[in-house]
Amino acid sequence: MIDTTKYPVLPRKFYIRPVLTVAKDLLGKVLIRQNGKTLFAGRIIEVEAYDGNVDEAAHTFKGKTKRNEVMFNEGGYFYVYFTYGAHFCCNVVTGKQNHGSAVLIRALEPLSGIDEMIKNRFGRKLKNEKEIFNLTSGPGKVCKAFGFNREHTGLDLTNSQVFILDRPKLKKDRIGISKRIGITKSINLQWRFFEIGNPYLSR
DNA sequence: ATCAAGATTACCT
DNA sequence: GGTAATCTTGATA
Repeated sequence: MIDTTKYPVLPRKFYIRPVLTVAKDLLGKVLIRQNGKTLFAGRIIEVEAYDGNVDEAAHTFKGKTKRNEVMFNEGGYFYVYFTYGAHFCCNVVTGKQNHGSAVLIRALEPLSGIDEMIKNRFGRKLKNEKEIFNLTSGPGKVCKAFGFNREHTGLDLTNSQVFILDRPKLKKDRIGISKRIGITKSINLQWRFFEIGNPYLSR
């Protein structure tokens, strides 16, 4: 169980920066959801950047809609959307008001609330020791494990039950860079960032 | 009103 | 490695 008072909560100014900078800097930070007596915590190990100004894959590329309006907030808000008729994905909004950029949280290394995460994901106990690495190794899995859904979109990460704790930046040689996963537009942008070798990565 | 696509996952061979 | 599942959203009429 990690002590949430031990590290500072990331402030607004962390998020109001270019999306690629925030994406890389989020690696190693700790995402928290405090839900009553349950504390969910996970170390961010895989992210992707989306920027509606230049990126056809971003939800905001064609302008504001009811679904994506949170992404046009200033940095530091939580954007959760539903996709494929089954899964929620969660993002951290970045940049200045009206910019339309965000970082998708693709995978976490679970730290606290692990029993609750297992319950949320599988509704049973782990089958074997390896299954722990399937707990939060994908954007839909992260939301299922933490219990994120529509109700959480628009939350202020600087002033709510969902927030991110500061931790030291990863060393540059520990950060992998690749194309983004699961998109069909702007496929050549190398906007996926991850901690090399972490066993909780997606796919 | 209708329709195609989707920032995925689980399960199959 | 391939694909079915499932339903919301945004575009077009």
